[in-house]
Amino acid sequence: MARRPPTNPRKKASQDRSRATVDALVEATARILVKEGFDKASTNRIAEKAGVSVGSLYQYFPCKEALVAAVMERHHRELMQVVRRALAEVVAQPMEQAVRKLVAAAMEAHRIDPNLHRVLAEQIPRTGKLENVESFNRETAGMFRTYLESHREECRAVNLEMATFVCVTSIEALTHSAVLHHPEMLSDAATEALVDEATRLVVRYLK
Amino acid sequence: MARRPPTNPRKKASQDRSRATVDALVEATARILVKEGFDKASTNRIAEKAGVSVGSLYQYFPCKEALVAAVMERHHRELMQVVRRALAEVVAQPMEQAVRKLVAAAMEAHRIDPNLHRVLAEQIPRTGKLENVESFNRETAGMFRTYLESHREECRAVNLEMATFVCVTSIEALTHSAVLHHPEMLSDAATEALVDEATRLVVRYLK
Amino acid sequence: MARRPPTNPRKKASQDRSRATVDALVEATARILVKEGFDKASTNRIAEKAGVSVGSLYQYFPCKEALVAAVMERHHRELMQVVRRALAEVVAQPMEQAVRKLVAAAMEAHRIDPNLHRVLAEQIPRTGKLENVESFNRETAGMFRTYLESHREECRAVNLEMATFVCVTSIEALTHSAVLHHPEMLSDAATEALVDEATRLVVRYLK
Amino acid sequence: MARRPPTNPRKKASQDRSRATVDALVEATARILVKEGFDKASTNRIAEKAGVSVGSLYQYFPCKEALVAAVMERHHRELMQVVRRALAEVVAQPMEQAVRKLVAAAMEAHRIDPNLHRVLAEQIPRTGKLENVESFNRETAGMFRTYLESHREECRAVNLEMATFVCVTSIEALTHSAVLHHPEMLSDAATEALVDEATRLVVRYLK
DNA sequence: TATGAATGAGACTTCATTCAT
DNA sequence: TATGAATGAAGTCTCATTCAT
Repeated sequence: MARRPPTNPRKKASQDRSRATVDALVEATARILVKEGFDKASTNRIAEKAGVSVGSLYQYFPCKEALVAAVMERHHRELMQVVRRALAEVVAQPMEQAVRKLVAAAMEAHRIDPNLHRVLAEQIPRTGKLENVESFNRETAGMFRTYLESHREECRAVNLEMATFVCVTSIEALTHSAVLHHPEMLSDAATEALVDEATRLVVRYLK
Repeated sequence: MARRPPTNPRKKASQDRSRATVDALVEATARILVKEGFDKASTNRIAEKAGVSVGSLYQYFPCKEALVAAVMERHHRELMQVVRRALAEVVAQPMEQAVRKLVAAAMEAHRIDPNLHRVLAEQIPRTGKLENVESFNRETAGMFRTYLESHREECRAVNLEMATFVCVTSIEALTHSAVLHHPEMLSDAATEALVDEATRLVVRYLK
Repeated sequence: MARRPPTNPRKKASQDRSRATVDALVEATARILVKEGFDKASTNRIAEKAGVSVGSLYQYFPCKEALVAAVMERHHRELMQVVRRALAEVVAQPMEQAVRKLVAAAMEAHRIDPNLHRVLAEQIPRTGKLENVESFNRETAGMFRTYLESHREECRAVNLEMATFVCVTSIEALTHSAVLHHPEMLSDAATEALVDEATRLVVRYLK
Repeated sequence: MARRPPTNPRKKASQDRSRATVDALVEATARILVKEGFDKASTNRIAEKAGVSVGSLYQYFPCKEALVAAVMERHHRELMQVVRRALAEVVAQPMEQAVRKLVAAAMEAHRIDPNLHRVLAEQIPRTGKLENVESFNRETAGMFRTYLESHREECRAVNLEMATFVCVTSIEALTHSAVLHHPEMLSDAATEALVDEATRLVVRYLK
């Protein structure tokens, strides 16, 4: 946005290096969280795994929490990509088709990195800035509500806020629980069945 | 059974004392978890808040986790009482009435001690004791499934396992989320509306 | 020594009981020391194993150290019995025969309770009153010296103090090390060979 | 080998610092063991005395035992230097001369740091690290045995294993006991007398 | 800017000893 | 006199963070 000298190799190199360091740290954090859990994810360990010194870690992240937050952010960005793409795709589709697509997208999102998802959901102390599960849910809810608004004619008269809450919460819970706690639901057939059921749940509720 | 020798003062006194100490510790743990979170719940702090010495804490609990586990157990016992009572009451009732009652019971259960529930739900898996949550869910699911089995004629043909999963997961998620993340849904009117919606969601799904 | 009422059943009973309790505590301490080592021998554990309460333990022993001291004393009393008996037996015997007997007695003494002996020798922090290995050695040395004095004609001219030191120290070290660190020397044949060698060592030194 | 790049300041500086820290810790441990005994040698106290933080202590030593083990190793290295040098010197000498030298070396070794030696001998087995003592003894015994083998013609026919055990155990016990328990034997004259006696003991035994 | 040694508060846990009953 | 619940100082070890090089 601001004008940057198109080439400033030194600076660029150093920016690239910074970027690479940051990425390595975030990735190392994610991998340690998954493989060993939050309690084993010490800053020294993270730095070591990322191949940098603790000192460097603190050059890029003010505290441990910031690292974990970065991991969550990255993960949520990936989730949201899937969800947003799905919502964009279905915006003009009739309800049944749309809901089915959205449920499938929710499954897909949860399967991006289920183990990381589980750790983030289960092990991270939700203090301070780590509350952005909320924001993720809020954004999803907002988009879903927009869909409902523009398809109001397919629904019974209904409190939109409430309907959004019911649908989004249910879809999230079903797909989350299926992916994280019911490995038997991850076969193609079982997944398809689950999508059928969740779709039926939501569609019949809305109609 | 009724008449016990009215004085066994030594043993009795000491039993009472022990019991009081244990209760104080569990209660202190719960209160600290709620007010300050898992990370602040150190054994010294718990003992202090309970008004006993750390030594006493370790006389009754082998480690910190055992204390948290005791809190969970107590909380789950209370939840289960509500849930069990509701299911017993509902066993012979038609589906709509039954589901409404069960949803209401789920709300009631979550309102027993919402803040404790939140901490236990969000921060406790870190102790690896989430089996308790699991077992709680399994028991609830089992009972719900039993209800469905005996009311099969009110349902469409359906995979019982799947139907149970969908209903229990949805009800739990909706009531949990409402109580913990949507204070605006805790007014009587809003709660009633939510119960209506959740009931509709489940009943229409099942029929 | 002092005149005691020949029968005072109450007192007697209680004295017997006291005695039994003390014995039980000392025995429990010894057994725990052997089976689990000094660090595991907590006063609560000892009391429990002895079948009394900690409170009672402290009625008979002012501190943990006193208990361990009692164990050592008892063990040393047993050792000394063997050593004293042997010395009494050899007092009039010629040197070779006498030394052989004394070495054998030293072996016998170390075999009374080798594991306890090992713990007492290796694991007990030698602070304060627990230094009575020394006194044990001093007493043994005194008696051996007496023997040498009365058999001076069988020896070369020699500093008696020094000769006693050399002989007693060597015999103790050889038998101690054999019993505790060289299990292969505990067969009858090996023991006999060791006794032969130790006897030769001492006798040729003295002559 | 000789010429190293004279400046590798970063690494070198930090290596020196590390090394200094480690040395300070080992030295502090030794000094506390000597002056206050094993039980007072807490990690905090050691760190304090070494002028570093506990954290640093645990950067270099994984647990308290490792510190004590390092002290033992250092002490044993010093002992072994003396013993090895003496044995090397003596390898071609006739028995009487050789044994005298070895006894004197044993005295010298025990006098390096007698108080430390006492603590290590008396209190350390508690750490289960007495293998070090064992290995020290084994090495000494092995070397002595080698000497005996190559001087077999000066000995009576004898079981070499047994003879080694008898000689090494006796010399060790006599010098150990003299240095640690008999301060009156530390004058030059008394020491000389003791060496005479120990030499006589061993030589007459072997011949 | 990078390094990694150093820091030190604070967590968990044990156990000799006391004292109300 | 016996009991055993309670005490709390003290010990071991961890880890987020800092700072000299």
